[in-house]
Formats: sequence, C-alpha cells, structure tokens
Amino acid sequence: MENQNISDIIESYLKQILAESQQVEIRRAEIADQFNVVPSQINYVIKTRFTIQDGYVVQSKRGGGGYIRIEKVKLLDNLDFIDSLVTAVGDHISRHDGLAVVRSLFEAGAVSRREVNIILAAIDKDAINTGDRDLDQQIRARVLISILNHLRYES
Amino acid sequence: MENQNISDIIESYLKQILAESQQVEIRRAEIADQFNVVPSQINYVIKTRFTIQDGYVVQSKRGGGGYIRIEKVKLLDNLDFIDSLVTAVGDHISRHDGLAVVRSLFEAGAVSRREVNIILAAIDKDAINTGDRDLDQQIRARVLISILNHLRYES
DNA sequence: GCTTTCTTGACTAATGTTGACTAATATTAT
DNA sequence: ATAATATTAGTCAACATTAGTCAAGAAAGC
Repeated sequence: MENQNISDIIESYLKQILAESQQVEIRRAEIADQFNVVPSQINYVIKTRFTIQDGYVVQSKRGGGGYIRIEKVKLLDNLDFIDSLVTAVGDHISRHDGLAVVRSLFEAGAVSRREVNIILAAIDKDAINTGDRDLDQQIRARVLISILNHLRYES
Repeated sequence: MENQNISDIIESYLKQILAESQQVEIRRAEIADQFNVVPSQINYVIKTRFTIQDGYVVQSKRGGGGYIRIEKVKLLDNLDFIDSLVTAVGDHISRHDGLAVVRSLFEAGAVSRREVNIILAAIDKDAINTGDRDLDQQIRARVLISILNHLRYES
C-alpha cells in the first residue's frame, strides 16, 4: 500500500475500471494530466502492465479523436505451451526451425491445417526476403511470435 | 467509445445508409454543410474509409447536378477476387491498407475470424519492424501476397 | 555499488481539419 | 455553335491534434 510509485497507481486506476468493464478507453493526455505525469508515462504503464501475457490487448489511434483502448481478453489454457514456443523461436529463427514450431502447433491441436498453411505462407522465404539473411530470420521470428501471441486468447 | 472526430461520424452516417441500401449518392456540399465541415473533408472521409480494399467503389460527377456515389461491391461475385487483392496490395502496403485487405477477405468469406487474427498478427507493426518504414511496407506486401496466393490454391 | 525499474522530455509518426486553388460539367448568353 | 458563367467535385499543402519511441537520468531494490 505504502510507497506506491505513480505507475502502480495508474495501473490500479485502470484495472479498477477493467474490473467492472470489459475494456477501458482513455485519452492519453487526459490521464497523464489527471495523474500529473508526462504523456509517455502512460505508454510505459501500458507496456509494462497490460501485456498479452497479462491478458490485455491494447489498441490506439492518433490524431483528432485519438484514444488508447485496453481490452481484457480471455486467455486460453495453452499458455505454457505458447510460452515454450515463443522461447524456442527467440529473436531469430530459420525457415526450417520455423516449420518445426508450426508443426508443433498443429500436432498440439492449437491450429488447423488451413491455419498451418497460412502461417507457413507468412514465414515463407519468398515472403520474407530482404536479401539480408540475418534480418530475414529476425523478421521471421517476430512474425511467428506475433502469431503465437494471438493464439493465447480467443477473440 | 465515443467517436470524437467528425470524420468517423460522417463515415458512420454513410455506412448506416449503406447497411440498408446497395449504394448512397450525396451532394458533397450538402453533407459538408450538414456536418459543418469544409467540403474537402468529405473527400478525406471517402479516401480513407471507402476504398476498394474496404469493398466500396466511388463514382462522382462535377458541375450542375453533380454527385458522389458510393457503392458497396459484392466481392464474392468477383471470380478474380484474390487477384484484385494482390493487385491492391502491390509491392508495398501500409498497416492501415493491409487491415482493409484482410477485412475484405473476411467479409468475402475467404477466411475465418481466427484466420483473420493470424494474418493480422503476421503483418502487425510489432512483427514487421526493421526500423526502415519503406522496407517494412515491402515485407508486409510480400507476406500478404504470399498468404493470398496460398488461399488461392486452397479454395 | 550494481542492477532494475521508473520518470521525463525531446523528437517522431499517424490521423484529422481547413482552405486556397484547380478541374470538370452544366447552363446561359451571344 | 461558341463563349462566358455558374455550379459542382478534386487536389494538395499547411496546420492541428492526437499517440509512440527512445534514451538519459533518477530512484528503488538488492
């Protein structure tokens, strides 16, 4: 209770709203003003406390009428499995190893055969081909992890 | 939740009409007046929210009796649907336009909601993020086209 | 002390709004 | 018919309004 930093307080404030509502939509500058912090601190709070691992999905829009929307999502019970695959992918991955990850997903029943083909198309060598082999593997890793993260919850 | 900006409001207004009618025909100045904006804002709304990727075709005429007509097109009727999307994607595509393409796929019944999420995850900004925006758009285009091509074989 | 987390602000990016100018089409005058 | 004028829509660039990124420094934990 004591010695709470401002990020924790903002986190609590948002989660209090989310306890009664499926989602919360804010104007960044407004909340920053309300808690007397710089706007970018709101990004920090969201980035550190409202991740997909925590069960939150965040959307935003800039410009007039812009907003940040935090949505609470239902996490599936495959979390440990997804975690292990995310770890396996790491920050770069070859096509061959990527294939193995996707095959694991299929064998675990996490994705259908059609979905396998979509994922494979996304990480295909013709799709991701910058001419820089190392960069390709990094992009492939990010694409795969992004997909894995979306398989954590039902939308 | 509130649509704060006027462009969203005008978009909603037009789409509400399009929900019950195949097309809507407006006089630009009239709508601009109705929503208290400058006429060119109507062009902005149409350009950003009623693209072919979104499944709309826009025709207009100037001069006396001029009009802007927005027509909702049935993508399923188009046998070369995937082709048209591939063309629309081109050799580079923004996240915004990519989203529209995926939405079209879904509305055409070419992919399920689950598959939509997988594809969106694959072309997400966190997934494809080399630090070079141009390169990102190129990769996003290739990934999308790779997926589109695989969908062509499956269906 | 060293490491991690938090705070801050300068800079960047995306999106929306406005108005001056241009272009196309229709109507009217000659 | 042709030219002049009126009536529409289109383009573009400046400006406004939001959110995002990043890195430096401060504070807290160990």
